[in-house]
Amino acid sequence: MKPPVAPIADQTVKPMDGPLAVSVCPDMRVLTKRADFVRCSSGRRQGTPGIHLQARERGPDEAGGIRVGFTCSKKVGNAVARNRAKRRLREVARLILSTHGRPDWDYVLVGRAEVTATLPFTQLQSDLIRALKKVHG
RNA sequence: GCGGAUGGCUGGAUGAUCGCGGGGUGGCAACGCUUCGAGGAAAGUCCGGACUCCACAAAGCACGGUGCCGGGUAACGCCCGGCGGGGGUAACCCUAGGGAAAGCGCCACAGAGAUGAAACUACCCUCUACACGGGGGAAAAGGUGAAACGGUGGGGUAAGAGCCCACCGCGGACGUGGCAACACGUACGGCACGGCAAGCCCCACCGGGAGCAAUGCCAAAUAGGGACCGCGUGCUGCUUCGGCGGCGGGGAUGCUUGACCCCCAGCAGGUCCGGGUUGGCAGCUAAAGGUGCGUUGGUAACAGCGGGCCUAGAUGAAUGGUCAUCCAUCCGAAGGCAACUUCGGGGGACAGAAUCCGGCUUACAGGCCAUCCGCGCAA
RNA sequence: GCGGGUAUGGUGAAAAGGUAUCACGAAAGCUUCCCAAGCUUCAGUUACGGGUUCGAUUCCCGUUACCCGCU
Repeated sequence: MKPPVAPIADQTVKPMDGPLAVSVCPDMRVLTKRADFVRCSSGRRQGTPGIHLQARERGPDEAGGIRVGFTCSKKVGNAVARNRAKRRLREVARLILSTHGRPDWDYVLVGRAEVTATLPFTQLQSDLIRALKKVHG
């Protein structure tokens, strides 16, 4: 993470915090601040069998691009189950969000106990697409 | 072959494709190339250290821990060897295992009686009124209990009793072996020694406190505050007027004494509250390193030497997603006496580094190896 | 991550080695024409597994769950 001192021509858009989530999609960033997660949790929500999605559209004064965060609480299971669920969520986000996500939105993907780590991967993908449609529309 | 005991190893493999974190390197940059990337328990955080900061002359007290003996180790509550006790036909396993004649305390209920001794039933003797009463003897039998004042057998006696004897047990003494725990032996004592110290305690030994969210640096931002505590403001000598010395006072992260040291008027210090930040870098991964090989010493743990191989460093936290084939394994169907073969389906133990290391404990599908014991069969 | 603590009926608490107690609540019954009040009854593997002890909620060890502090 670089300190925010790099010279940027357009000063109206502040540089974003957070590393690049996916190299092929340079506009996607990972949420790291607890405050961002809390704000998303009070935004639009959509539950599916495999994924629980929270999302919100940011204001114009905030940074651009797609931002995404991942949450797996202790309810999901032990450390192995949590890590596994988080990895699958990250993979789903990488494949789906670059085409179906909208810029200037924050997304938080929440893992669910048992199912997120065990469901077929194709179903996770379709779940996320359906949840995104509901949240956007 | 069956049933066990002990020690150790392993913990799916290969490939395709899309990705992730660290290091190196090229490039102004975008990015490219290259290399490395979870465990035996990474877990629980139960011990011991390293390291960092704070405190620290030392002693005593308190508190906590350890607890047969000897050794290993940086250290340990760990490991090795030995001893005592218990279990098993055996291999082997289990064992917080110092002190109960230093003291205090507890032992409910039941029972006559719970460590001071005592006597309910029953026993024996005796008195009389010859009894269901009185007096005495005795502590073997009954009963109670977790535990009943040595046990078994014989002698002895009115009945009995370590009253006497033998054996066992106990005790201190002596001798022998052993570094020691302890073992063996000898004669003696003659019951005087109940249990609990994971009750207080005694004895021996060990331990300063906090922890990588420690700690240090940089940047940014707000405030430049409030409350409380502490308060010694002293006497005196020398003086080059800067200070120095003596007495006295204050200051110690469990408490007390307290050497040395610091301070004694500077409005600084300490504590709490309030306010701001929740960034970056270092610490941060090669060390009492691990492992297997040879060799030397040692019964062993382990230690020394030589050379080989391996060793991740994230921070909303990388080490993965998807697919295919094989492998281990399970279920169903068909064929077959069976071994097994074919087809279809399920399905991969426990579990994820977070400062590091040595242990312990707990979890763990299945597979493999070595040594040993018992039984059966064969030779 | 590092450090510390707790666990007892449904809830909140006692018990200091010797039969698990109290309050509130729930349910059932008695009482009453009905309700309230009152009385009676009911329900515990003392979180789980071992050990010490004659005997453990209590003492010791391990496991699990929950809670708290530290940037």
